[in-house]
Amino acid sequence: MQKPPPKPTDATEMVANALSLAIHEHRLAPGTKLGEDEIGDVYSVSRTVVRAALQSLAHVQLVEIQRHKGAFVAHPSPREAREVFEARALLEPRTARSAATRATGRDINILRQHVTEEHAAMADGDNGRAVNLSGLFHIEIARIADQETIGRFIETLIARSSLIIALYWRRESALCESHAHHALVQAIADADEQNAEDLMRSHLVDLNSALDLRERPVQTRSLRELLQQPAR
Amino acid sequence: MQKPPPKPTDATEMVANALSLAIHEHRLAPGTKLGEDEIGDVYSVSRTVVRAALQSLAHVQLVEIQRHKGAFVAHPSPREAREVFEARALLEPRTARSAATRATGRDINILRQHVTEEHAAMADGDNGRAVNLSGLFHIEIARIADQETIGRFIETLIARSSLIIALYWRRESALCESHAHHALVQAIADADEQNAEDLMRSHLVDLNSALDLRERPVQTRSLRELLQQPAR
DNA sequence: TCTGTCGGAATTGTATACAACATTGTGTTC
DNA sequence: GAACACAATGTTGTATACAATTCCGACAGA
Repeated sequence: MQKPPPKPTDATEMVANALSLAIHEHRLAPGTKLGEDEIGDVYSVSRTVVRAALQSLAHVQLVEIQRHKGAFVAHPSPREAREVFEARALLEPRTARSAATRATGRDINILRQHVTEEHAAMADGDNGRAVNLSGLFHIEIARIADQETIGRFIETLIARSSLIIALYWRRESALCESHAHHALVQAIADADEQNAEDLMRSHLVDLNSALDLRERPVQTRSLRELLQQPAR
Repeated sequence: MQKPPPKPTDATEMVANALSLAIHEHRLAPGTKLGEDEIGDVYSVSRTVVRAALQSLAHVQLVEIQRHKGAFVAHPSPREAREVFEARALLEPRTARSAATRATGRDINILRQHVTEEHAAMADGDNGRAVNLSGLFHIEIARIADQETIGRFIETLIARSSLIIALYWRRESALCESHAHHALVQAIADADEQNAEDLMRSHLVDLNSALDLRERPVQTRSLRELLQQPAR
């Protein structure tokens, strides 16, 4: 293993990542109150750090901060959900095309690895993990496309998509993204730009049509029992 | 004037806005060190608030925070500059089209007002203000398009564009955005979607071609004398 | 003069203390 | 019994104190 730098890791970032993962894996449901003291206890850091982490997550709209009220896991409205997928439709097909142009053999391997893991998570019935991995797949494509700026946008869209799926997914609809992803990888591996772009576009359409965008009530839950992440 | 709520204004937000404005108006040059104590003194707030504001600006990449080093006004590389304009080219034409579809008479008035102010700023030779107003024009179009999500992306792109202009603008190139903006307003007022989209696209191309994207050295400057904003 | 090391000063990272505000429960009044 | 007022409690907003790290200049040696 290669870890030349010991670990200049940042407490704020660690907390933000832990919370982000918990949200992505649907262990923290939309609407959950995120008390500062509570989180500070769980991760053994001060409120200063927790606040910074929460603000960071608020910026990517994973949590919503209400002045004097606190932070809550974001609860995207149907309208926001629509907007997120419109934005993805605008950004991701082009990005997939770029990825098809630039992908190296190593990139392809990474993508295949992702698809395999997704498949495994699905087989395990671990839906949270599957959703998270699926998101990472899209982010990986943006990385391959070598578009830092657009890639960041896509990251925030993926994050919010995870919440949207938690809220609006039709349970009767089969969540078999791995097929679409597999086809995408093939197109990228073949450097078939047009195909990659088209596949991504239709993949997003499919995703969108598996949603049932009607209002959902905001339900608040407790928190502590949902964070078993072993406090760093 | 209508101000029913007294002013639930947030100290962090005020500092962030003040700094943001200073950067947009090119009173703070790229690379400038933003010391926490220093800013705290200027605006009479504690470092806690300043830190939150700086992190907020770091999220939109107006400032760059280096661990244990501090915050600096961002200094976009030529590569980042290219990416920013690529992203704008991807997002803004479509947004202009939507704006043409949805704009009301009131919206048109607001846009015309913007163009007039830009013109005035240019006439005064106040370039900083002109750049800032020009950015606000683009943001206003996103607002009219009623695309909150994409609008936010555009906001961050505009912000970075301001830095890019500060760094890479060819001084010999005439900065007459108000003409392009005027034509755009007309297309939007006419609800001519295709024209609005095309005009926006070519406007961005023009902007881009007025840049000289070669490396610039990072020059650090002092700070205090550049912030005459009367400390709230 | 150049180089490298050491120590003090300055700055940032984190924790804690206090102030401001919101919420909730209780008691009083009608 | 319902509605309001108000106090008690808890949570967030801000300031300050302390720890950790970096920066910068002095100084010694080559």
